[in-house]
Amino acid sequence: MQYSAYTPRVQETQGRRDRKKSDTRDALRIAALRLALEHGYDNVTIEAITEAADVSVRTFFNYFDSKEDAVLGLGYDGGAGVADALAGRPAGEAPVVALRAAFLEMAANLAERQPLWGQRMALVRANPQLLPRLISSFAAFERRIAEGIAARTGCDVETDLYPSVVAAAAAGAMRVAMAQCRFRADEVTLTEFLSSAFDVLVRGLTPPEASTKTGPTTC
Amino acid sequence: MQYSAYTPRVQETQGRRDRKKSDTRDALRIAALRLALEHGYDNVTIEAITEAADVSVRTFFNYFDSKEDAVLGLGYDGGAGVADALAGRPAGEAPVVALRAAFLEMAANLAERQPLWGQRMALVRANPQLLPRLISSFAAFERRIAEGIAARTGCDVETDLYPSVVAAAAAGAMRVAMAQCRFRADEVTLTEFLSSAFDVLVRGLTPPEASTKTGPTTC
DNA sequence: AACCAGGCTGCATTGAATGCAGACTTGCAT
DNA sequence: ATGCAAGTCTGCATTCAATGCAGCCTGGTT
Repeated sequence: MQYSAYTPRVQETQGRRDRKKSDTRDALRIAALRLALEHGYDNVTIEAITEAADVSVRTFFNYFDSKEDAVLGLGYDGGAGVADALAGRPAGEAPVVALRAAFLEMAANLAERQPLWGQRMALVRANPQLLPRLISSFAAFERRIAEGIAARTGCDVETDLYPSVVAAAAAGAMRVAMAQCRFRADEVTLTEFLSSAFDVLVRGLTPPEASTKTGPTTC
Repeated sequence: MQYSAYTPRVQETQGRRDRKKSDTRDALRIAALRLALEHGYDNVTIEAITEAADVSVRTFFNYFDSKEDAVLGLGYDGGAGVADALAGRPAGEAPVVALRAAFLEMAANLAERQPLWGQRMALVRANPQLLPRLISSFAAFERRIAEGIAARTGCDVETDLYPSVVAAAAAGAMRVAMAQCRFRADEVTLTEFLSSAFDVLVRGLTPPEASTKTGPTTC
């Protein structure tokens, strides 16, 4: 057979091996997510996932450390988007303002960067047991943000508390926005919630109205 | 045997059954923590824990949902201390200032309320696999803080983002302080780290020095 | 004393997760 | 093309966490 003259696919940068690996990983992630959404997280065995992806059970564990990692699609960037966006903000901008802009930028690109994001959120809503792992996956995310803040303020991530505290607050704001988003509306409004949540940080955590008065305020 | 005339122990409010239950729970928690510290978390089977506590394996699962819950001592208050302390602060105080005071108060009482706290921190440091579960256990904690803030500002926890965002920021500050504490010193200095972390929040998340200047600052 | 609810236990089962060793595929150099 | 080396996939065996069930026993009640 003389197929050799053709270039069957655009080769990009990877070899066949890496391409297959990537395919297998995607197949497992997608199958895991789909099955978990259809039948419920604990009603799906790893065996079922591997059969859907047409690999052996043992292979599954070559790609993911646990079933949770597979359905949540973990083991990846972990907020590289926000970190890049943060690096792109002007140096003079106040840290929190820069963070706000970076997060909103990320939210805008979310759909294309993470096409499965909506489904994952739905899955977590339906299976709260997944929440711990999801939340803890934000740790790496927070770390990257802290590094970005440190670079921008000249602090040391290891010894100064400032970058880590700001990063934790920002990550918390995002988490809250996502939670609200889960209970209220669809993906489209994440930007709005995110914006509102960051307003609180930008305002310096002061109450919504009449911050100088003494009595409790209505929001 | 005529023990009936005596009152062998101060009875308080519980009957023998509840007392035994409490004892068993404590025995399991303590045994789990001790064994995990001695041999490493994954080198300790639930069977070993139950043998040390002298109950059956099946009984273990009547008290805890998982091995992690046992070693981390979960299934309890979840920040009742901070919530109470927060409720005790004057109403006119700014939310963040009140939170700061409440957290420091809790830290001061930590030793007596949670005598095993230091050991648990050491365990988590030695076994980072426990971190996810520990972090996620803060969720209930955060919720209570959010409710306290909501009550104090007249917001609604469900619909307003403010209480949740502030609670997330505060919980994050505590988490960061604990992490720093883990890597640097012993329990005694948690108060200091906590104080520094909350300074960042009280300051409105502005950088450590020269917040009005434009260039990056040294901390 | 007798009854009953609730806790403890053993047994069996499922399924996640890991180590190991052999077979196969891929990439590369000859 | 051919052979080699590295990396992958796979089956098998094993350990152990976790759950359901059914029976026994203990503590509290009348």
